[in-house]
Amino acid sequence: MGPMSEPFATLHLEHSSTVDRAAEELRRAIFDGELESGTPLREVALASSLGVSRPTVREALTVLVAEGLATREPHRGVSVSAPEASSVRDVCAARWVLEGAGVRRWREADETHRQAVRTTLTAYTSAVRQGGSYQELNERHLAFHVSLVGLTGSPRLVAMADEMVVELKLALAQVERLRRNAHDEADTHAALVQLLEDDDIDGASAFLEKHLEDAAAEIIEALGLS
Amino acid sequence: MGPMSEPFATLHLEHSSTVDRAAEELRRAIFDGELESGTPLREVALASSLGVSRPTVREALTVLVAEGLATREPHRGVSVSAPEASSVRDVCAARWVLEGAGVRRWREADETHRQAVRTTLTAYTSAVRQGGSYQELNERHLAFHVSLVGLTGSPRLVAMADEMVVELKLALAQVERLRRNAHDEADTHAALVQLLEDDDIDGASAFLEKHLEDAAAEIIEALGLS
DNA sequence: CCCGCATGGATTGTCTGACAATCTGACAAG
DNA sequence: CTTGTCAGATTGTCAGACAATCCATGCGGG
Repeated sequence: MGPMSEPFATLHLEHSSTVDRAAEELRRAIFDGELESGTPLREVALASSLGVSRPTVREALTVLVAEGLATREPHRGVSVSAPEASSVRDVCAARWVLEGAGVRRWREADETHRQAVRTTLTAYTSAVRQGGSYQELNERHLAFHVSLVGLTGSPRLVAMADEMVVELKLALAQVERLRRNAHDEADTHAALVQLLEDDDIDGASAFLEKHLEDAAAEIIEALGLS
Repeated sequence: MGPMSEPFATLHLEHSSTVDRAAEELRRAIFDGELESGTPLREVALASSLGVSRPTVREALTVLVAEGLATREPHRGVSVSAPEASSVRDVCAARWVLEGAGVRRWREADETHRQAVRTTLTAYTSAVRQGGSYQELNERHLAFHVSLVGLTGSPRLVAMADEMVVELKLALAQVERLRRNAHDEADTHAALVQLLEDDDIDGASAFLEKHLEDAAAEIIEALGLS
């Protein structure tokens, strides 16, 4: 196992199965708002639409269900998950735990991870300035939040943050199906990072907590849920 | 929606599909150490063993993969996941974030959740005293830790803690396949709860952090991983 | 008119059988 | 020692089928 043992370590070939592509297409359709929440995902219809067999569709659906994007009820089929007020509140509360943990570790965190936060912030702000699509803006916005979790240095926490972000994207897809504009919160986030750069961890922490609470309330209101 | 609107709220009928039962049986076999980590899970062999068809096995396997209990490599099949040192360390670090968040909220938490912590502790200690099987002891031990996350009041954080506990149970199943005795850590946990009852949140927090670090080191060493 | 019940269509859950694509391992050739 | 080739095993995907279950509609009785 010398230094030359794996000269092609960076190479990586995508092994995309039909199931993966089907699941990806469904994800896209959901996030793009083409599939309203609650829409039943009929297996035969999807099979003929996607040009694949029913077992393949079933597997793709089980993947979506595992991700929380869809819900399966026995003998009643799979349908696009419907965001509830309590879910949104809970997701934001949970995000506060994860992202707060990251923020509190700002000083101890790897420089790599701190840099990642700056990078995602830049990506977000520049996307805002260039007037990206609302999907893109959401994507970058949420990527920034996940990068905060990255400060903990724990891949699993990041994975969990990702899972929860999926639920938020689902909810946001419903919001934007109605009003097709994403919030410009670039300044807010820049302020948060500035607090971190100034080593005001508690300030940043409190700032973040308020930001997440506001976000939850806003989404719930936009969805018209109690 | 009066007070009598749902008189049978506690009733719940198991809608167990064949896939669910197959997945459950596989889970049991893994946690009981019957399936060593790395063991390939051949579809045809499982199908004939379980007395179900191959598609059913495939679906059960996709469920296990989604849970992280097994790993799928394209065209090479599914095999029982192998715990790595870095994974164990990461899981414990992530648990520290989740459980620590719960512990810090001890005062603000719902009395229900505080009570749940006491209950799971009692269940653990009494199981220890009555000399339960090592599977049962682990189960209760980990249930206690999850109940700490419950103090946050966030179902999602609890769900995530559960997911991570699954990984630990997988690792512990490997450990116990060798030495079949679970640690008696009832006293340790009782001490932790006592600190909480005494309102020494910081003490409890530090205590928990150390406990989790020790646990990680111990598991890694028991697994013989670097 | 409203309520309980049967009937039929639609959909899912599961099985059987099949075939192509791909991986593994061994063996021969350079 | 590396490369080419081949057979066997396994997975990925498909087609077709059937029973079980759910839904809605309509019918008869109170």
